[in-house]
Amino acid sequence: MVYGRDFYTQDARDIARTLIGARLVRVLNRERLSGTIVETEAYTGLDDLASHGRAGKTARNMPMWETPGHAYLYLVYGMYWLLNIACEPAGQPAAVLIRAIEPVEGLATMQLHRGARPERFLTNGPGRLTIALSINGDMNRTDMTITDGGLWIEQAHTVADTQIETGPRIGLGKNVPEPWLSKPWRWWLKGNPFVSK
DNA sequence: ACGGAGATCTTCT
DNA sequence: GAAGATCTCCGTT
Repeated sequence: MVYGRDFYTQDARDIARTLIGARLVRVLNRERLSGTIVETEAYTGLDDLASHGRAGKTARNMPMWETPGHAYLYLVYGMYWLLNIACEPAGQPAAVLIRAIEPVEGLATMQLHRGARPERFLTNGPGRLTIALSINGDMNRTDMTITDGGLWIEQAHTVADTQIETGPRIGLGKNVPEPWLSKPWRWWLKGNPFVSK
């Protein structure tokens, strides 16, 4: 089942939790490239100082404000595209960042995109998985509630709370005073080797 | 195993 | 003009 509009209209933190164990699917040249989502991060509203949405509407963050369920692709350090999905009702700048997946389908193609690397290093980070799945700025605003855009998330299997760990966000710090620093913003599958460091 | 620096360029101040 | 939701490579331990 492809996750639809109602799912993405929920709170970003609930979605980040639920997406652990779900299947991210990318169709490229009629081939399915997919993986189990093993790490996510939530970015909420105007009060979230670490979120791009904090500064109000800008040309870049516009997808965060629009209809939930659309992809928000963002370039970091001039080199890496990060995949987010807009969440919560339209008008609120929220999103969930997909930080890592465990490859399931299309391993050989992912290896081509990432170079000859051990499987373990193909998709274990937000900038790496987009390279492996050939996702970039061209896919910004793709509607992920339908399959036409070649990018969506499928319900796979339910993961129990006991298998999930949470923690603070990664790669951020100085913009984030308490209590944001200590709240859980990141979810990952306990013990999974593809979780980023 | 760990740490530091460079890559590379868009965005917002 | 500086920083950034990252990754890789090269150095030293």
